[in-house]
This record gives sequence, structure tokens and C-alpha cells, in this order.
Amino acid sequence: MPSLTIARLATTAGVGVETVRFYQRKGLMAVPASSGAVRHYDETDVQRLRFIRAAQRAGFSLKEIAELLALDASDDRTRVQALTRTRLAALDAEMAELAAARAMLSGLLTECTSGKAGPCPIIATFTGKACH
Amino acid sequence: MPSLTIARLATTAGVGVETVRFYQRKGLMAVPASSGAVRHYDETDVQRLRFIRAAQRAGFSLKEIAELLALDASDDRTRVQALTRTRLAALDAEMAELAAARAMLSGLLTECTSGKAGPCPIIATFTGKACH
DNA sequence: ATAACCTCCGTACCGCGATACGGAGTCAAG
DNA sequence: CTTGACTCCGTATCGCGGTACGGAGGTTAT
Repeated sequence: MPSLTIARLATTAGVGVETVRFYQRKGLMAVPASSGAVRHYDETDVQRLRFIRAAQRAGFSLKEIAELLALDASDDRTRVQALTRTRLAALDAEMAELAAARAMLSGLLTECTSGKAGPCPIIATFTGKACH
Repeated sequence: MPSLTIARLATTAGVGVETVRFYQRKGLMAVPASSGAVRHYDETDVQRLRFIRAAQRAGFSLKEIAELLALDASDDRTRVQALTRTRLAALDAEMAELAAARAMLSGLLTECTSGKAGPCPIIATFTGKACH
């Protein structure tokens, strides 16, 4: 069993040492009760860090990830599904907002670059002034 | 010219009093140099708050908004366009990330609810374990 | 004119996700 | 057996976008 120091654990999982310690403080990872002064980590710790990063990429917060990690042990699929549905709904809402913002800005950019006279349409839109 | 107190300004623009003061501290709004102890605000201040909120909805940070507000005065369309293009690119990147997360989660949710035996596919994905 | 409310101003705090610092202890190589 | 790199641990700080608190003083309705 490969015994890693915190630095090797961190670099293997692609995070910083301080981040590992931060996750320990947040209860996302246990602090290994090592015999001796220096803690030792193994592959399961690497997996756990990868889990955290994968779940973060899916938009889960650290608090939600803590719950998912707990559910990993207790295999409560119903709860996992509920969290996932909530996350999907939030993702849809965020995407809709971004799409609206994108549509607005790209329209305005086209308008603004087309070189008409008068105030910049982008600024005018934010200002709330009527735009042509 | 309608003279508003800070509370009326805030509620008119749909923000909190403390938020107005926060924006003043951040340099997004000037503190009116009122004669007397109580400051007075007018329609241009309402417009400014609406500008800030509109730009926020488009995903601009307060720092970027401060620059946009400065550009509103100096009418530098080139710079406004540059900021807008940067923001569009960032929006596209964020949308792509959200779309990827959404696709992953919705696939996993379908798989997980289809009631197969074995470990929950959602958890398994984050864990990095092979998923059937 | 007095109660009730508002304003001003500084300062502190919130949640989020980290990141930095510093001193003491530990460990392996030369 | 020292030197240098690493670890441990607590605490502080960061950036973001606010929110809250509290006391002194201004303003408004009755």
C-alpha cells in the first residue's frame, strides 16, 4: 500500500497542500490517525479528492459534496437522486440566465460595431435610455 | 427635480440601503455633496443603480461595471466592445461547462433511477470507480 | 415637543472556496 | 550530525458581493 505524504497526495490529486488541509477542516476528508508525527495517506484519499473535484465540476457546492460523500457510505440512492435533480434544476436556471445575457450582449455588440452614430447601444441599454 | 432619501433611492432601484452605501464605497456611485447633514439623490442616481443591476445580469463584475460606468462618460466604444467580447467569451465558456455538467448528471440520473443493482452510478462516477 | 423613524458613518461580520504565514517538530541524505 | 526540505497546526488574509450593528444626530407626524 503506497503511503503518501500530504504533498504527494495533493500533487497526485491535482490540488494544493493547503486545500487538502482545508477540506479536512471542512469535514470532507478525515485526518488520518497516523502513528507518529507525520500523517500518511493512500489511494483512497486520492480517490476522495478526485471525487470532490469531479463533483465540483458538476456544480455541487462543498456542503453538498460533504453530503454526497456521506451517502457514498450509506448508499441512499433516493437522496442522491434528489440532490442530483436539485442540481440539474439549478444548472438549467443558470444556463437560461447565461443564455439570456449572451443573447443580449451579442446583439448589442453587433449593433455597436455596425458603427451607427449616437450613444453606444451597450451603454445605452444598461443606462436604461431608449435604444433607437 | 425629485429629491430622494437614500431609502427611497434604494427601494426605487430595488436594492437595499446598505447596498447603495456599499457601491459608494466601491466607487460605483458618487456620494452626493449635499448641503446639510442628509444627502439627497435624484433620478440620475436611480439610473446608475439600474445600470449596475442590468450589467450584473449580463455577468459583469462590479469592477468591470465600474469601468463601463467610466466609459459611459468618455464614450470609448472600442473599449466597451472589448469588454463585451471578453464577457461573451467568458459566458460561452461558462455555458459549455454547465452544459457538460448537465449532460453528465442527467445521464447518470436516468441510469440511477432505472433501478439496476450495484453501486449508485452517480456516486460511482465521482468516486472514479468503473461504472459497469 | 416628544415619540418614532430615518440618516450617517465606521466597523464588523457573512458565506464561499481557498491561500498564506510562521514557528516548531520531523525526516532523509550527505 | 547538520542541513535543508517537508509536515503540522493555528491563525490570518484574500476576493467577491454584500449584510448587520450601533450610536449620534436629523426629520416628521401627532
